[in-house]
Amino acid sequence: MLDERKQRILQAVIQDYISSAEPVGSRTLARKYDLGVSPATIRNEMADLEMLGYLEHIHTSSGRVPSSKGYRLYVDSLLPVQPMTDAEKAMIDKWYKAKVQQLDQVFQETAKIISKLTRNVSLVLAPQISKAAFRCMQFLPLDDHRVIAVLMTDAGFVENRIMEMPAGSSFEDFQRMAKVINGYLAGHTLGAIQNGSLKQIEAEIGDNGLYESAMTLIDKALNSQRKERLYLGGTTEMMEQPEFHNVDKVKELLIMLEKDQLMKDILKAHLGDGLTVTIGQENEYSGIKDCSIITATYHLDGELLGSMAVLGPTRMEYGRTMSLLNYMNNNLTEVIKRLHW
Amino acid sequence: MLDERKQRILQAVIQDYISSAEPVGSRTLARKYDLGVSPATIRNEMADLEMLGYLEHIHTSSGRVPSSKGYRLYVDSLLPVQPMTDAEKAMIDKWYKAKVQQLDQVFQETAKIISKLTRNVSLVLAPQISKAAFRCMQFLPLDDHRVIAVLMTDAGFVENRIMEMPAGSSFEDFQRMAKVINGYLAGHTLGAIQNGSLKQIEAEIGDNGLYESAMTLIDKALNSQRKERLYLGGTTEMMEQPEFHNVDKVKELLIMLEKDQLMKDILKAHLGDGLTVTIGQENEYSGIKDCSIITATYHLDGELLGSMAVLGPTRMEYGRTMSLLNYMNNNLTEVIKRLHW
DNA sequence: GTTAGCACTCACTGGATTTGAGTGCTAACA
DNA sequence: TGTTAGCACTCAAATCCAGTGAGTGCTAAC
Repeated sequence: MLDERKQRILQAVIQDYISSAEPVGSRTLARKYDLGVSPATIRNEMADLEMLGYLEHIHTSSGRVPSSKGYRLYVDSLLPVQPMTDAEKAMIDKWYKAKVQQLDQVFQETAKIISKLTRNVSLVLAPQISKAAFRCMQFLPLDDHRVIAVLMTDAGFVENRIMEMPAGSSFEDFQRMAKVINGYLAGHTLGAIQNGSLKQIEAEIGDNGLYESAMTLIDKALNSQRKERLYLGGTTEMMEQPEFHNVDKVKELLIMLEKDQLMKDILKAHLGDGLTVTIGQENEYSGIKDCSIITATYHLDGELLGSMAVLGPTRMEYGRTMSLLNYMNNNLTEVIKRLHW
Repeated sequence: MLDERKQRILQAVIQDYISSAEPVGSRTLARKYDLGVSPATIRNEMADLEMLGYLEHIHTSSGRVPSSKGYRLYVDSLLPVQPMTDAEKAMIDKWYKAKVQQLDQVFQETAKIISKLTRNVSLVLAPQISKAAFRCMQFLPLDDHRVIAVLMTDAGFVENRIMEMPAGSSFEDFQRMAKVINGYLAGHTLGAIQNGSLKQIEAEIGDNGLYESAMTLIDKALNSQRKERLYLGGTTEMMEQPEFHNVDKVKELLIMLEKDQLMKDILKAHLGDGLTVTIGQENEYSGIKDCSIITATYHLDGELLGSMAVLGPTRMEYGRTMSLLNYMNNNLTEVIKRLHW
């Protein structure tokens, strides 16, 4: 374990680097922080910290920069608390009130707020609907050969889909089928539906091509329902970070962010773990070995809902960002409740 | 009017600049293009072209660059035809077949194809639904105090919206109302609905708070339907252009592209004009005074549908891009027909 | 009217030099 | 024994200084 003084020096180095983005040297440190020792001593300590792997040297001379390991220690035990200011909280509140009327706006605006306050990329993974309960399904006639299937959940999600009518079937067949399906499935979670009770429906509907195509449809609908949606924010804000002052890097990152499934996987990797921080080389994906990701999972009535994250350079304001995500977490739950319960 | 030789020289300058992105001088021109005169003569001609405002000089010495006026003349009368290759056409066809199943995917994928082939930003403005015909509207019960309204058009669009039931009303009231509404409105365009026949419905429904809230709903639904959607592509591709090799410029443009309404206005400015080209300073918006925009309007059965555009540096392959937009235009109509008629 | 020739401009390149922030090491000090 | 002052050293970045080359404009000859 590092002694008191080394910890304070490491902390100072990291804080200075986070705010200045410049490698930090012993003299600056002695001048700006009240460490009570001379630059020479700080130099010795920094040399030790480098030996131990907490700091790095780009080249001899010219200051030190924290390593992933350094940031890790900082985040785990040296992090000063940086609660949100009342002004920030008020601003967030106002934002939600002004911009959010419908459920899907909550997530988009949450992403925007986060990126606005952190000047980094933000990601919000919207609920996996499969946990919500099925309310009912209805069919509506569209024309001679097509119907519209409408699926509802008690969380207030509604999804529709156009469906071809199999030859020889009539709209009445669909209505009959809706009754059967609703009878069996109402109130069940989509997850449960996928796994059981379909057999019984098959038995009851029996005959013709109707069952086949209805099941294909439900299957498709459930699968599309179950896919979480990812909302993205801050792609322009991130360009203010000196780390992204070159176009190739920006391009690389934007291409990665466009890969919806990849980003979802990254977020889902930490689902349910509360507030997690993944620093630099700890990241699995090679494109972001010099970035950090902070994720937070949000819940509702004890039910897992989704997660949000901030992605930025390792030189990130961890304390502030973590407080923010924490606050947004609780806030999001509130806002959703206000909208739909 | 410019004489033959001046035209050929201007054409050569522009073509060379478009492919090299470097200011072009008389010697290079004489070497690369078969103009039949010496560099000195070309120099004299270029000096004339500069006097006339077709070329520009960054500073004495170091070649010339086309001005907006130069590009304008080029586009209007010097443009060599550059038809699409069969390989490109095949690629587009394959792409659509592989990626497009539902209507909204058409527009997104169209934008992607365009930006992939031009390495520039592409915009696709999706249909204004108000031109489509209303098919029917249905209500479905959600819970004690809410219903779901589902609105269908014959173009295959379905939209739904959750609606609070006014106190004292029952679901049967809604069903009755649906009958009335469908009776009056089926087959009419949304535009027509907005303007007429609402009075009659009011008269027929008469009483309680139901009419008020139903109309608010329809109004809202129609308005949300009538908003065109804008699909964007190529934000990463554009970064390959040397003009966007600095982050501040990229940021500025991305911020502009995020302003949905602004971009729609830009596209709508040329709606119905066929293929239009707006070059550099001809642009109204200050952020893109060094960009050009090519727009194309697509139709269906003589009915105006929407438009698409390419936004890139003034140094853009006008000929190729115009052929592409033209082709995509026809193609889009085909693909939509295949999907929904 | 066209072209060769020439002086001139100016961005860009690459080597040399200076500057400054930083280090490591050593010796002196408390 | 831990701390500090001092000093030599390093290295990136800035500055300077030709030299180069692509380009121009002008003039005189063809």
